[in-house]
Amino acid sequence: MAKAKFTTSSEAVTAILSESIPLFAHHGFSGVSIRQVANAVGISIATLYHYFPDKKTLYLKSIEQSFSDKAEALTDVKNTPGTKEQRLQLFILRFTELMSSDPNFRLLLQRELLDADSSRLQLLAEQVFKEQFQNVLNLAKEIAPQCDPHLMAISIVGLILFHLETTPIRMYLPEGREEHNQPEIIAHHVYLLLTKGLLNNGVLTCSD
Amino acid sequence: MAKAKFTTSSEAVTAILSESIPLFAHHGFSGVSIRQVANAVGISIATLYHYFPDKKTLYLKSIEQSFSDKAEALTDVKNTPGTKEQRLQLFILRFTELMSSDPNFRLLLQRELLDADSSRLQLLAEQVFKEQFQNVLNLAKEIAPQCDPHLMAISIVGLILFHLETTPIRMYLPEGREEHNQPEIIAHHVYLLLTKGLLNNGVLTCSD
DNA sequence: ATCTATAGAACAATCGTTCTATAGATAAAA
DNA sequence: TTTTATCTATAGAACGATTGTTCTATAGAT
Repeated sequence: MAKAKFTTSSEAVTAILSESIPLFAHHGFSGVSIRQVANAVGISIATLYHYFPDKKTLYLKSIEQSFSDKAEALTDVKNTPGTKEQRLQLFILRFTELMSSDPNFRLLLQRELLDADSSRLQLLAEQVFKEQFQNVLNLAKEIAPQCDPHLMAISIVGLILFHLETTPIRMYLPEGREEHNQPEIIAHHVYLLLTKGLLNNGVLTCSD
Repeated sequence: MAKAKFTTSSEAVTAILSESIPLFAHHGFSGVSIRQVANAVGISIATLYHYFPDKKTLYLKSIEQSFSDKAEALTDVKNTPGTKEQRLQLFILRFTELMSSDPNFRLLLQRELLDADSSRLQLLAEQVFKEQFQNVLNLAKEIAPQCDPHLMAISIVGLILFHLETTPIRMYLPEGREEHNQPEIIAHHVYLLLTKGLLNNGVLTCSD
């Protein structure tokens, strides 16, 4: 082959996806051109088209790749021994760290929530998020059986995600401090808020 | 003038913005072309350029227009008589209804959080959100003085926004129901969660 | 007569995509 | 083993369409 850049075909695919994922995450589907991706990888447009039939497929494969294996870090939480409070705390910490450690994943997820049509949302929900959401649902049922589990699960996940989503604007908002972006601090805050709420009459404090 | 479409110059600007706002909200900056906007308004590209110097300005003016006057619906909350719990409840309800009633505003806001560079985020924070965020901050300080007010304010806002953000995918997730999208139900859930938390030992219920 | 508001046409640049060619690896045939 | 044919991976060039933008012209108001 002509100046073989990669030793394997799948190696080429991996190299392309590792460049396309951050590009799509930061600029969105229509904000990234095929040429940008090809340039980032260091290959020609034609070579890129040799591995992916079109831009839409490249985007979908990027999402697929970025979303894969994200569940593993969370599945063992439900089998961890301890009280339900401890398991909630562990889940919150794991989820916060997971989302903090892979910004591209979170960005792509939130872009999909904005851009995807209902058929793709259905696909994402049923084939990507279903199992993990069920775990959060079970946790919510166990911890707050008197509440609507679906609303509760969304709240738990949303609390964490919004803190990460607002990270770049936080320092410009009143009383925003650098430490507010640390995963451990966010997780701790979310855990206390969820378990004790706002109005605890001064008996319990959020600085426990 | 040639077949004068609008009686006033500002009327033309208003007509253009009323088409560009939903387009940018749904497809983002790079997902919308000048021609799309012009077609939607029913004018030529040249006419559009007569009122806006370039695409970026049109986008920024769209955001400006969509974000203006959003504060009004919330400012009176802090002057409303009643307990702090009542004021929190009122704020949550007002904010949820505000965000539900104007989907374009919420979509543009969340796109800005994803796309804007730090200088524009600073501008948004200091010139658009500062005052309202301060109100939430004061509410948080009053209700939960032992907590970090900034983290608390972000949590309050984030809880509401994430419920709205996930509306389109909700019905595809386990136990998702249509009623979960009603502003009143979301607001009620958020209020109970914030005030009482998850672990209330069965004494308090989320179905109060 | 000047100015404002409009549109049509065209600009260069970039878009996603395809075509053609070739260097080198692999397999088949001699 | 050598030769020949086929296949894979690559790139350059070009395609028509669309992009943001500008130029030129003109109808009507001031």
